[in-house]
Amino acid sequence: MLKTEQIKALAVVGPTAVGKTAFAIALAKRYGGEIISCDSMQIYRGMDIGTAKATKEEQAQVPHHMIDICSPQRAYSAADYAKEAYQAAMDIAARGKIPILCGGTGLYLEAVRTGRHENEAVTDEAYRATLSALADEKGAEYVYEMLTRVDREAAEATHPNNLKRVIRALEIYHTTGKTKTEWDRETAKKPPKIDLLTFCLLWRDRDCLYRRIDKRVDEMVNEGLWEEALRIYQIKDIALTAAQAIGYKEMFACFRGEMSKEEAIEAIKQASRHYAKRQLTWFLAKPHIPLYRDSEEGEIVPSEALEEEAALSISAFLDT
RNA sequence: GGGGGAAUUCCCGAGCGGCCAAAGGGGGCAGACUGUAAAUCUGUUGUCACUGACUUCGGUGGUCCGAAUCCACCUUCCCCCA
Repeated sequence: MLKTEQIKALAVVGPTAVGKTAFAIALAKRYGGEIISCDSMQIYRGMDIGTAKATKEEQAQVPHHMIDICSPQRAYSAADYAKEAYQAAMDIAARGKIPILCGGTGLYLEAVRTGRHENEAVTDEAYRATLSALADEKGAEYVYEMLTRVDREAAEATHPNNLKRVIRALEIYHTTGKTKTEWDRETAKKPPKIDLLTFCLLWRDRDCLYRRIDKRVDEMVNEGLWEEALRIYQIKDIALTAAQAIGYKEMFACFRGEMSKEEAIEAIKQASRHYAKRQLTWFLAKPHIPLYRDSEEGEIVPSEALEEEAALSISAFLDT
C-alpha cells in the first residue's frame, strides 16, 4: 500500500487498576470510537479474569480489538502487536470512527505508534538460545563482552547484568548486519504512523493505587481466577510470554506445590504493585496528559470531571 | 515451681569485643528499557551542617582504651521438666 497515511488516535494509559477500561469506553461512546486493547496479555484467549479484560457486557457496548486474538501457546511480540494493532486502527479509521488505544503495555503502544518494528524479521530463536547457553557456561560478562566488541554504544547503554537486553542487541546485529545503535537510529527517523493523543490516568495517592490493586486481586480470586489459571496450566506447550502473566505464574507455582494458595494470592498482589510502579516510571517519562483522581471512593465509572478535562484537548486534537 | 533459649535497623535474618550504621533477603522509594515488556535489569533505603559528625542492635547499670557482641538485674517471648 502506497499511502500509509498517518492516522489520528486517542490513547488511555496508566498503571494497572486505575480504571482505564471504563474511561476508554466512556470516551468511545462520546466520540464514536472503537477500542484497541494495548495489553500484552489480553491478547490471549482463555485468560480473562487475571488480565482484567473488559467484560462481555462492556465489549458489547463498544467494539474491542486486539483481545482474544491468539492462543496461549503462541509467543507474541511487540512487532506482532504493532502490525495487527495498526491494521485494526486503519480499519477503524476507514470506517470513520476513532481508534482508542487502551492498555498498560507501554512498549506495545510505542510500537504501534511509531511503526518501528515493521522491519526485517529480526528474531532468531536459535541464536538467542546459543547466546544464553554461552552465558550459562562462561558467564553473562562473556556475552556482554561480545556486545562491547560489535556495538560499544549499545553496550554502554545496557547494564551487563541485563542479559536479555544484551542478547537482543546481539541478535539485531546477527540478523540484520547492523548494530543496534545503527538500527535504532534508522528506525527512529521514520515518522510515527499514528498521531496520538495520550491520556495517563493516575491516582494522586500511591497508597490508594496499591489498595485498589489488592482489592482487585481479591475480586479476581472470587470470580474464579484459581480455576481459570488451572485451565491455562493444563495447556501443554504454553508460550513463555503467556506463562509469565501476573496472576497465572503465581497460581502455577501453587499448582506445582511451591506455595499455598494464600501465598500465591499475596504474591499476585505484590507483583501487581511492582508492575504498577514500572508502568508509572515508563508512562511518566513519556509525553502524555495526566488525569488525576483523588479519592478511592467507588470510582468504578470515570468521573465526568476527568472526561470534561479530556474533552478540551480531544476536540482541539481532532480539529487539526 | 525448676531448667534452657531468644530479644538486631520498616519486616525476616546474619553478626557474638575494635575492620559495624551493622551481611543477605523482603518491603519501600527512584530509575533504565525499540521484537519474552504483566518480562528483564539498575540504584537507593538511621539522622544531619553528609570524604565528617551524631543517634541505633528489648530496658537499666556495669566491665573494658573500646560493647550489638562480656557481666548483673529487669521486661517480654519461646521451649523443656513439673
